[in-house]
Amino acid sequence: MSELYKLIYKIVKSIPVGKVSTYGQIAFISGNSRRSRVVGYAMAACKDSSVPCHRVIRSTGELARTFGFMGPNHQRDLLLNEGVEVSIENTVNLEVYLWDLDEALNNILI
DNA sequence: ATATTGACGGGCA
DNA sequence: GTGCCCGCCAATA
Repeated sequence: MSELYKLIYKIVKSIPVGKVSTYGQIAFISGNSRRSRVVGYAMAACKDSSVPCHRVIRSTGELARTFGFMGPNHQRDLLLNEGVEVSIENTVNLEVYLWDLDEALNNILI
């Protein structure tokens, strides 16, 4: 497991309940905007159940393409359960629910 | 042991 | 404004 993965998990764990983040945003926070793909890899590999990978969505606001074999609905349910509105199209309003970047950076750098 | 593939998105031509 | 390119890890066959 690379340091990058650990960092990614650390960042994802810092996402507050009721908020969501995106692959691109996490990539940016981790130091390289073009790393969103690796963020996806890290989520796919997510062995650690304490990592709230369901709070990580696409930059377009859509939920992840596939969420393991449990299906995309699982991610939808988890988000709804945390108070995040998810439309019938499985999209989240980022204007409202996106994790603030400043707050995120502040949290991580402590 | 090696090759393939899989939760993506920013930056540059 | 559009489209291609690049990043770069782990699980699985």
